[in-house]
This record gives sequence, C-alpha cells and structure tokens, in this order.
Amino acid sequence: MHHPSEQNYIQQLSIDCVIFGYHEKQLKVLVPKLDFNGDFWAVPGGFVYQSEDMDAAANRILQERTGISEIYLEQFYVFGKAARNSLEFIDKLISLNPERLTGNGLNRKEYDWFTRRFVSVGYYALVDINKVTPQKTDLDESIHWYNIKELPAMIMDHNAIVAKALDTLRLSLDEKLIAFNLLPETFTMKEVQELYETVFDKPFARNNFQKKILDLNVLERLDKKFTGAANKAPFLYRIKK
Amino acid sequence: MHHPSEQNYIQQLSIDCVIFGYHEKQLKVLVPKLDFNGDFWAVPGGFVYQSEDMDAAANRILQERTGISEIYLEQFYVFGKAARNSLEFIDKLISLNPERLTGNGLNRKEYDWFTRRFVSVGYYALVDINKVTPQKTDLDESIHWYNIKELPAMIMDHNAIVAKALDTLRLSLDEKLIAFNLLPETFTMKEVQELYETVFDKPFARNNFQKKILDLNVLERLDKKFTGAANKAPFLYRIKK
DNA sequence: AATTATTGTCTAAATTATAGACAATAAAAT
DNA sequence: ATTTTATTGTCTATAATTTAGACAATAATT
Repeated sequence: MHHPSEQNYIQQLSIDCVIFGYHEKQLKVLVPKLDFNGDFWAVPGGFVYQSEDMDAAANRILQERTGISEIYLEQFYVFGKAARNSLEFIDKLISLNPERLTGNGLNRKEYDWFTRRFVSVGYYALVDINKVTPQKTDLDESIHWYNIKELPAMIMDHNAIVAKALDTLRLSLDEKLIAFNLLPETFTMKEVQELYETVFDKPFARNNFQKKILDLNVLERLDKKFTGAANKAPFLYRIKK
Repeated sequence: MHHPSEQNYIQQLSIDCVIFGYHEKQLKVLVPKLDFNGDFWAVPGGFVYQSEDMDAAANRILQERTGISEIYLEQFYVFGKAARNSLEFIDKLISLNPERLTGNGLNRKEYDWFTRRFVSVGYYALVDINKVTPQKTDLDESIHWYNIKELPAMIMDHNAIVAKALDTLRLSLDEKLIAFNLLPETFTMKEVQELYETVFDKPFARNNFQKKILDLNVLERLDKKFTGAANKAPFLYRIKK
C-alpha cells in the first residue's frame, strides 16, 4: 500500500468533505469509522495531487465514498489554525493499536507527514441518498449515514467542520436553489417542505410554501402519486429540464 | 535578504488580499507595482508561517501594506486550479530583468519554489482609506489605490481574484452590516448612500434609503456638519458604541 | 353515498417596500 | 431683513409582497 507521504500530494493541504443526505425528515451526514481499536470517526477527507485541480480532488474523494459522480459540491471554508494538526489523534491511535502501527506499520517519515499542521479546505456535498452506496476504504471499519443531530464525537475539529457546513447550507439553500439535490428525481411538495423544515429546523406554512416554491418556476408537474391513503393524492414534481 | 524559499512557510499555499477602500464615489483597490522592468501589478500577497494562524498571516500581510491593524478581514474563496502557477510571470520577469535575476539574484532553488503550483486563499479587507498610508515593500516600485473600474492588467489570475472579491462584497454588504468599515469615523447619510450606490453600481431612493439605514438601529446621530453650502446642513452619524 | 384526511388554491389581512410630497434650514442673493 | 436656493429629514399614500384563514377537490374507506 502506498502511504500518503510517498504520494505526490501538495504538502500540508487537505480536503474535508461534509456529505449531506436526506431521508425521512432527517438531515444526514455520511461518516466513516476507522478500522482501528478506539472509536475514531472522521468525515471523508484526502489530499490534492500536484497535477489535480482542488475541485477535482474533492470530487475524487466524494466519488470514492459515494460511488457516484456528478455531485453537487461547494467549498465553504478554509480551516487554517496553526494548532490544527492530528498529533493528539495519531498518538492516541498508535497507543491503542501498538501491534499495527509500530515497526513498519507507520514509520517515522509517515508519522511526521501525518502529524504536521494541515490547512484544510472544507467542501460540502448534497446527494440523493438513494443513489449512494456508501463505500469503505481500506482504512474504514464502517461507513454510515448519521442524523446530523446525533453525530458521534469525531476526531480533531471535524464536528466544528460539520457545524460550519450546516451554517453555510442554511445560508445558501434559498438563494441558490440547491435543495433539490437532496431529493430523488421526483418528489411531492410535502417532501420538499419537510426537507426545508428539517434543514432550518422550523415549520413553514403549507399554503404559502407551495406558492413560494411554484413561483420559482423551476418545477414541472407530473402525474399524481399513488399513496393508497384515504385522501387526495399529491402531484409529483421534478426539476424542469 | 531572506528569500521565501528559505523561510519556514507552508509550501505551495499562498494568501492574496484584495484591499478595498472608498473615496469620492469610487470603490478602490490597493495594488502595488513591482520594482522590475516590465509593468507587473499584483495584489498584496504572502505566505503562511508554520506556526502562524492563516487569519494571522492575512492580517500580517495587510498590516505591512496599510500600516494599520484591526482591519476588517474575511476569507472569500480558495483558488486551487492545478495550472495555477507563476511560471509564465516569473519567466517574463527574468527575461525583462536579466541583470538582476540571473547568477545569484534568483537561484535554481528559489526559481523552483516560486514557480510551483500554489493554492491561494483569497481574503478581502475593508479599510478607511484615510487611515491608510500605503507601504511599499522591498519589491515594490509603487503602491496606489486604483478605481476598481480602472484596474491595470495584473499578473496571473489577480484580476479574477478581485472580481470574485467584489461579488462576495456585494453579497455580504447588506446582510453583514460591514459597509461602515469603508467610511471614516463620522459620516453623513448621503455619504453612506453614495457608498452603496458605488458598490452596487445603481441608484437608491434617498428617502427610503435613509429609513432603511436608520431602521438598522446601529447609528447614533451627532451634531450637524458644517458644509458651507447654501442649504440645510446634514447630520453626522457614527456607529453606536 | 357519506366520511376522512390531505392537497391545491383562492382571498383577506397584515406587513413591507416604493413613490410622492413637503416642511425645515444654512447660506447666498436681493 | 427678507427672499431665494438647494439639500435634508420625514411624513403619507400607494403598490407590492408576505402571512393567515378559508374552502373546494379528491382518493380511498366506511
């Protein structure tokens, strides 16, 4: 296996990705758990090859974890504190995994590479959760969708990174018309409303919400959806082509 | 003189600062011209020391050029294209300045350091133009305030960096209440309006603009300003303490 | 055919934004 | 001293938008 320290990456520059999904009134974040003793969660991240656009690197990292390309992706903040390094994390990792990470498991060069200060560019992604098959990497024990309100304590500043991503998402959702990236191809108006209510954690009035969304003039109305319920069936909508 | 390549900087990471000022209905940007043959303009930039917060580095760079601290400063975008390097610029610089940049003027190591791909974090600053005494560095022939509409052609992607900074400024001005950083301690309502009209490049209705700003409830009204004009004197305002 | 729960949309009321008007006033002109 | 001039500060009327309330339409069950 090739260690990052041997690869042709830009030094001390990392990318951290907050992958948002949505399902049943829950805003979710895709978080892998590392395949080591000790409970280490970390948002998907990686490094930028010398000959690779930074946006392309973020796309590559996301594709590795989600299996899909053509992902809505946006950089949202650069985390650049001098004290921002993984020293504490790596030391704890080594102490809990002595058999795997001493000797030729993690040599001095690699240790130094990993534990240096890193400036990290935060990206957030919006994906249709149904299209994603979460992918483990060699280093992962598992990878799961977590309700953003029930995230585990992650390594380093990763919880703060998610919080900042959510702030940005809320600021961008209205002006940028990006919410639909979190929904499947077709959806009902109620589903759109529930998505908004979940992201902003507050209720919207049904009558006026519907008007507001329809007035955007970006949706086309399809057939009615069969629900089986003893009441009027809702229309399905999709983004206009 | 110490060359950057000898300093303890983070590799391949730079900061570029767009310093905005305002004077007489013109939005201005502080741009140094390099002290070499050939007309090279570049927005103030620099690198981040290993033990320095990125925000602190941006502050340091700004302080060097403006002479003031306590500057309103915000990161706005990361420019991370793989092709983003100064090779073309440096080669042109050398060819136009053979006497200064061959031999021991710029050795191979320095040349390699400078011409590598750099990921640059863009910061924009809002300053009271009256408080700033533009400072040249060793490498500058001059440093001047340019009307943003009459900027010279700068090196690399610096014109695009300024354009992106202006986009961000326009998006932030209303929601963030930061316009007053561009004005002196005290100002008239007309001056605030002219500033807005300059930034957005469109007129505002005087009556309603005044109401909107006063309704923000952040200004306190001081004495009237003596203008000498044959008409009603305007009040001075300042930000509430 | 009546009932039920939800959907889609209409209208009224409240709020906010825009446009028009005018009094107040500092200094110059008469 | 009074009138004139240009600008400022604020008020009100109107227009536009947002919010709240109401109700008909309807798919399946009773």
